[in-house]
Amino acid sequence: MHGLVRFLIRNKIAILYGISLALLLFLLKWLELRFLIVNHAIEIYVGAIALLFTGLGIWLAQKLTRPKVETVVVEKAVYQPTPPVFSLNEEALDKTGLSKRELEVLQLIAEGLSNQEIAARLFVSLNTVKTHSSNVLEKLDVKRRTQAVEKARRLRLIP
Amino acid sequence: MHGLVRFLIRNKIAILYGISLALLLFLLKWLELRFLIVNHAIEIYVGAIALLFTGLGIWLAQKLTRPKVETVVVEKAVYQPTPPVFSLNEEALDKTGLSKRELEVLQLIAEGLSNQEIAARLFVSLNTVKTHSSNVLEKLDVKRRTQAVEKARRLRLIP
DNA sequence: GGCTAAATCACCCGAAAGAATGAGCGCCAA
DNA sequence: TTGGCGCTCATTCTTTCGGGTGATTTAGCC
Repeated sequence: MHGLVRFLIRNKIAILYGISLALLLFLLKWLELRFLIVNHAIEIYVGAIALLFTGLGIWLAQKLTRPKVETVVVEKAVYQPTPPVFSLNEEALDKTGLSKRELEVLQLIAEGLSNQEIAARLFVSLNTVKTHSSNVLEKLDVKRRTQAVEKARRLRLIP
Repeated sequence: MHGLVRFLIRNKIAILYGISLALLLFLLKWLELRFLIVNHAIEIYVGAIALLFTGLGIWLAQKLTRPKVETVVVEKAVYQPTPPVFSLNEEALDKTGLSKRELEVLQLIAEGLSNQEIAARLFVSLNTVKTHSSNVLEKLDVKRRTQAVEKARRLRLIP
């Protein structure tokens, strides 16, 4: 793909915002000519713009910022036959050649998350998760994620 | 403490914002009279206001959004000095209402088999397996087979 | 005999997963 | 500084899953 197109895609939110802003300014200018600017109505005009763009800013912030997360830990007793002292099998991990990120994805897969959910959790795109999960499947030499989980558990790569 | 004071404290951010906005508007009005509004400069003026209040909105959003409370259920192992061999949790099995066949399918799912492979293994049609697996997902109250496996393991329905 | 639950199978449709390929970017060691 | 590796993202296409609905058969039970 050409650099320009990629650039456009990468910055689509910013570009859309810019376009929206331009359109809004145009609209406001037009409205000003038609209705608003009767004598001494500029305060209303400015106030409206202020409110509008404050809202826009809030929306923008919502879109662009990562969600603040405050974790509340609730302990829940669950009875389990074996004390789950999990120790990662480094040897097996080496043998598979899984990278850190791939192991991370594998763990989330084992928790039953969908690719989409994993993407959200790791703040990456769905495509990236799919690439990682594909690599995991290949490196574990399996065909499905459920198999990957089963095998990883046997190899003690995950609890 | 008096109601009014409490109200003021509760809403201090909103009030501060209101005051700031009023001050800014006043300032802008004053600037307008002094410098900015020479002929045809209103576009610049409006643009500046737009940018300013967009920033203000972003800042406001940062301040006002309450962090998403994410409840993390930490499962504290209540240890049970029973053998490491698997014993099916009949009680949990009853509670889920899984039939014998459904449990069978669940076990094969946990082994990482596809529906097609399960069908071959059980000598039934693919559609039948899909029905069973659908029932399993519903009865375990999950959305994906990986989740079903994870939950079933926790409930000790499968090894 | 009628009722019920389980098991079987079918068809449709949308969502998710996976395979294959290409590519840009940052880092690090040779 | 170059080459490899890890991470990221995209596009296209195929397969698999999963939801919804309905139908038939069988076995057990009152």
